[in-house]
Amino acid sequence: MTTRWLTPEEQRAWRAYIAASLLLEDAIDRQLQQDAGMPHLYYSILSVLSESPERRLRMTDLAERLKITRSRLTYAVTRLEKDGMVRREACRHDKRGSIAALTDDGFAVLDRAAPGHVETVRSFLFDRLSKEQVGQLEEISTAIAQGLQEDGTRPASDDVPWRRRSSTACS
Amino acid sequence: MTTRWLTPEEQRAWRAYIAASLLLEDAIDRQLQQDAGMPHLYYSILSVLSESPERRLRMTDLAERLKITRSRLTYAVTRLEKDGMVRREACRHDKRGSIAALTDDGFAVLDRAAPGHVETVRSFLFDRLSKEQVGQLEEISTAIAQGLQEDGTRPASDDVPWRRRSSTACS
DNA sequence: TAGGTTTGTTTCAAACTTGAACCAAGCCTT
DNA sequence: AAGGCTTGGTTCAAGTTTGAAACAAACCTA
Repeated sequence: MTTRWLTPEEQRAWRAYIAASLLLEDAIDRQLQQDAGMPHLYYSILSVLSESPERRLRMTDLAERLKITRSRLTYAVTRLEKDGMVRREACRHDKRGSIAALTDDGFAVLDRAAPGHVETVRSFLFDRLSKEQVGQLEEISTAIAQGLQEDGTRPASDDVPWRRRSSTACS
Repeated sequence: MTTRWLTPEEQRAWRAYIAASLLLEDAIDRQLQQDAGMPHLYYSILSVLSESPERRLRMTDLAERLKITRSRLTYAVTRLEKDGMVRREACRHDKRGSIAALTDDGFAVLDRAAPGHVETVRSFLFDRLSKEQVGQLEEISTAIAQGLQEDGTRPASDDVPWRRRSSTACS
């Protein structure tokens, strides 16, 4: 079967997307490294934990939410634990399980860093987009993410499904 | 000044975007690692070189095109050179300069890998989007990238204009 | 209920990235 | 034409990511 090459429009979109995502992640990483001493992913871990029931989550659930591998998460949490932002706890119901819990220190750091982070996201992303574009971005992103999660996904965990709670920090 | 927190719409868009970009880069990296033995960035280096005059480009120009640091590029090119995909050449006009040139082997690898790569991009991205959405994605991405490049607040420095003069691949 | 499979997590080595420090060559200015 | 700044590129150490392998606990199923 012959390759369906990208059309010029697709090629432009693809290149623009690659450039934008690289630059944006870079800018955000730099800002957070500067102001919170950690890269974006690590901040996101704190953020997700802060919004979870009792500010704690099982490793697998956390990895699933963040769309990263368990291995990567293990490394990150180990660092965050060393820094006192997170504490590991045993899981009563399942002795294999490990739970990551946000410490008060971790929460404080998150709290302090959140405004700067939001400001960065805003100034580099949302300030550049119209209201319609924000909607479009969500739809596009959702479509892509959905497609990518359809088949190879990990088994769904039994407890703690998606639950929204109010919080100041965005991941 | 009080923080301008993200609206619910913005928060949804931001989270969807983060998830999508992580998953997409991941999928593409995995496919290319599998089929071409290199991550996406490395493939992109070959790709950019292949489209450049005489299939060669100065390191700085290459880094600029790819939106990555010189340091990162140096490492990548060193690996690619070790693998015989790229050759470093001296620059006549500027003895500081170093030129990365795509080898025939490198071109061959690119050629073999391209169809699979395009198919992956297509199936995970463009097959999920309408024609309008492709256009929207380009506009959104361009807006973001532009903002990030024009903004002087980025590379650790003070005065260097982000836009660099490009030197034609000399020689 | 023993044995095999699956699931949750960590470990390990190799690969990659980061940012600052460095070096050499070009570009002033005087 | 010397001193001093800037630019192009690499190097180095520390940090991060990857993927496969290792482990242990839970879950079958005969």
